[in-house]
Amino acid sequence: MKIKDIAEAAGVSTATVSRVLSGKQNVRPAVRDKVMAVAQELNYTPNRAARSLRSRRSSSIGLIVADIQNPFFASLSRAVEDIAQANDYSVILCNTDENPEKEKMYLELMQNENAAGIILAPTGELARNFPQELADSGPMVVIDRKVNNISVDSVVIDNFDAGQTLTRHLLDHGYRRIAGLFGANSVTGQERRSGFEAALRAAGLDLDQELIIEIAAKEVEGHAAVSRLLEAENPPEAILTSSGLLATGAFRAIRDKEIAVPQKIAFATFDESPWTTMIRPAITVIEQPTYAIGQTAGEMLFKRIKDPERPTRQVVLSSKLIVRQSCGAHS
Amino acid sequence: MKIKDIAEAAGVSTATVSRVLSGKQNVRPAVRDKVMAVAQELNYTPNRAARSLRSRRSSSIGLIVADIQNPFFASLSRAVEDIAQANDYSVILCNTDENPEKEKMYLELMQNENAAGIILAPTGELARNFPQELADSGPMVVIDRKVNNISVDSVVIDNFDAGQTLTRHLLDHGYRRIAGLFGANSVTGQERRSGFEAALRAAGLDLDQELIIEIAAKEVEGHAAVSRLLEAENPPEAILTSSGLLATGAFRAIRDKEIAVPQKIAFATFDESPWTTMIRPAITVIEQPTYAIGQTAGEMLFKRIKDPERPTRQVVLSSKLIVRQSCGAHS
DNA sequence: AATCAAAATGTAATCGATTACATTTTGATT
DNA sequence: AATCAAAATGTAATCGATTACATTTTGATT
Repeated sequence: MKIKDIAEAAGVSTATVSRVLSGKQNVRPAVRDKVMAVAQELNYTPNRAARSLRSRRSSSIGLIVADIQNPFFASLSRAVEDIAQANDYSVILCNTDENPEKEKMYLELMQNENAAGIILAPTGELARNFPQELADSGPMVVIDRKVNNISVDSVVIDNFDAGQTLTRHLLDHGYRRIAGLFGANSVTGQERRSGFEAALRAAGLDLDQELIIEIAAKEVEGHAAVSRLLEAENPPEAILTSSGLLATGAFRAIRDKEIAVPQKIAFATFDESPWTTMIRPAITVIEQPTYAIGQTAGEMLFKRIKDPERPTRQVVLSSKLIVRQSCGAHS
Repeated sequence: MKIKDIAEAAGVSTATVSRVLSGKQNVRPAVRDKVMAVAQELNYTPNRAARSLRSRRSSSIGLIVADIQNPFFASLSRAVEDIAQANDYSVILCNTDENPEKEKMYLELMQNENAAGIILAPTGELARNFPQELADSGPMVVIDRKVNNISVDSVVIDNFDAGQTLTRHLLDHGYRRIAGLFGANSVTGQERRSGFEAALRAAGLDLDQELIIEIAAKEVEGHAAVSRLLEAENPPEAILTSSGLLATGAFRAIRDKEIAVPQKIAFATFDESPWTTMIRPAITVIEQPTYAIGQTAGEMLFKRIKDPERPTRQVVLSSKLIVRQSCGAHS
């Protein structure tokens, strides 16, 4: 079933059929209706490869994230797919594992696919050194990680603010020796660390480098770091982690040593996950608007596809402090 | 940069370039090397739309699941993407939300994309009434849900066995009044229920229909059902749930009423998730080999793509009972 | 009715690969 | 050296849509 069949059945040329089906102007209503009816009747569906080849733009968008197994990206991906589907586009999923080479490979793949656009959570390396020409190579929305001095659409959260807010919450409950675990390779982690440090300084505290820990954002690393902290001669009064995976490792280390939370040590983290509400005490967290990030990025991408000339914009979404019992708050 | 450019630069025809690049036989090594070198030098990458259009097969595979936000599917998707990438294919992600209409729409989309193959977690409705012609429409691997009497590749787990094993574990710890919560619309849930019932019967117990609960596999449903059970005049001694979402709801209901686990009520469930190990007592679970399911399905799909004539097979992977403290076991 | 710009429609080229078929080359055998 | 099947390579058609350009139709204006 191809456009030529429709054309013959409707008694018009393939060009007219194409115009009708792609919603172009300049077709008489009678012709339009006839073609539509025939297409419907013959159950026509377009061949996407042919369309893509000729028009030099496919109806796929690329979604490049670190790892779909991370609930943050899973939720975001779901939002992107919902938006894509509403626009009759499909989503090609790519996992970089924070590996710049895989990222490069996928970006090239998107070129070969003539992807209509890309939603990209860049690796730390790329985010720090983002070429303008990549941003200009086609419709693209950068998510999660800020890229500086580059004109590109992006959706991020207020990491600095959130880091500050979460730290201030701990300070407000009287904790002074607060350890912070941050993802070393991510721009996001660094911004959160800045917020953390700003809050401590604003409270008139000196920064203790022993308590500012930068590690790969992995569960084992979080576990190892917190195990070390707890065995130190002067352990911290509170621990803050900048990502869900670090939190899982960190909290397991606390559990392993059977240290009472919040009595002996307070705990707070970025990223909501099922366990933070299931355990007792429930964990105080900064919740990121994961679905909204994906949704916003998807919407921005389609606006960009429709209008490549529109000015680029950076959207900063707010995250939310959810106070529970792990820092000693009563609620 | 297209094949014609390579052909001119290497002094051969486009046909020869195509043969070299697609690894066909019947090219002299000298010519092959020359073409390869030129392609490398010009940094050639193939246009996938053109390839797909002519060869009537794209280098994308479709992955159709209920919801990528479900960790089971996220992990599985990751495996599929890893395998696809190793084979130089890309993955198109589709979420059906268990909605047969969305599923149909995506299956049609895969046709229009000329997808090289499909990995499909069918909705309950489709699984119960799977047309042979769909199975024959192209390379396809069905996952998670068994489809009966149809010749199609599939990867499932031993749901009946697992249901029986988990129930037997509860029986072995002396529980007799055991409630079971099962997903009503899934083949999977029904098989697990059968295992549950078989174990009870084998122990010489009568089935109490009040304690066999079939509901939509959603957190709220699990919460409501367990709340009701706990308020009954004769509450169960143990609760078993057949999916991660039901478990979360069910366990929240137990928490809400502050009932001691396992002293007042024992608890066990299908599906490992972070909270089942983070809470105290940790939860006894049946862990599904999620990554292995995706990996196996991916490998089977590529074998099928390479050899459409190979006999179909059903692979049953084993799930694993992980004993923790929520049923009173000491370990 | 003639005129003519705008609207509608058609013809044929095109996107970049693969592949059917044709032709040339190779190399073993006589 | 002649023969000839097999191997290597080339030519040109093809996949199914979009689109540049050409042509025809429409309908307002004179």
